[in-house]
Amino acid sequence: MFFTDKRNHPDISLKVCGYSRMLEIISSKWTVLVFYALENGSARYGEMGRRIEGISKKMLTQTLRQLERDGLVMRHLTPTIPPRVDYSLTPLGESLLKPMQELKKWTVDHYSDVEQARDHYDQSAVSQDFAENE
Amino acid sequence: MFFTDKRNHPDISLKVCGYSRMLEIISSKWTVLVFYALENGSARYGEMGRRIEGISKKMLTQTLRQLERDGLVMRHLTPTIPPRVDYSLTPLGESLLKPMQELKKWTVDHYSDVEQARDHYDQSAVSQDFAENE
DNA sequence: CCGTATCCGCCTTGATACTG
DNA sequence: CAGTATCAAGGCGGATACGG
Repeated sequence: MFFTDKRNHPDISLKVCGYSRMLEIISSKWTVLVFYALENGSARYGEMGRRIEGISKKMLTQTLRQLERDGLVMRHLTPTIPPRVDYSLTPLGESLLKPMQELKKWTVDHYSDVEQARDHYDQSAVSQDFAENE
Repeated sequence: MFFTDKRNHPDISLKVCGYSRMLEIISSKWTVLVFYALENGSARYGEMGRRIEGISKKMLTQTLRQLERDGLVMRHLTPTIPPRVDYSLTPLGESLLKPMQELKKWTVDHYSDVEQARDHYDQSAVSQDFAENE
């Protein structure tokens, strides 16, 4: 931690910053994939599990519960045997769609720039390492 | 993992989904706070450390390096003694500002809804627990 | 079919100390 | 001032097994 002196006035805080609150909601890698799976309509539990590469039941359930708790996703149970469960976005969840898609658009437009920057950065790093070992 | 049968066609993947790539860039809690600290202009290393509540030097450096590697932030070193280092957004970083702020706006507008949904969800949970223990 | 419970390894993070 | 090095602790996520 930084506490170089007592007259310390942090004005940027995890608890208040809008960006942080945003991440608090869509933070995890699985959250956005589940969100993505639901953006064109409702889907069943097993269906999502099969569509999302690499997800476990544990993580799928946990992610859905969190989204449900935050009011972004709703769960609809049909109590047949075996049971059938469908998930869909709530109106609140749908209202998040537009800003999320704007950000996705940025990624589509600029991801290659990011990759290029990474290549360049890593390139400089290895040439530096090389220079050190002479 | 889900692999209920072999004819399994996951079409949503961490590596390709735009949302995931987005998170890959702004994933961590510190990333967005550093980004926030820079959105109104450049800032010095120590200054950011003091402004961002709870961040350690290690995390600040690590976050800045990652943002630099991704081409969103640039580092300017003035080699005096002691040295002075300023960080600022690159044009690429600035282009991310608009979509990020849209999402922040959603959070400002709807965070209370999310909190309310959480309260309601937790409320139902405890009444269920109560019912079970009768 | 739709989950929960448990265990366990790894990776991230934070604390601390040191350096040019 | 602006970092780097090291180490320990804890949480997250994966694997696995079981239940309604």
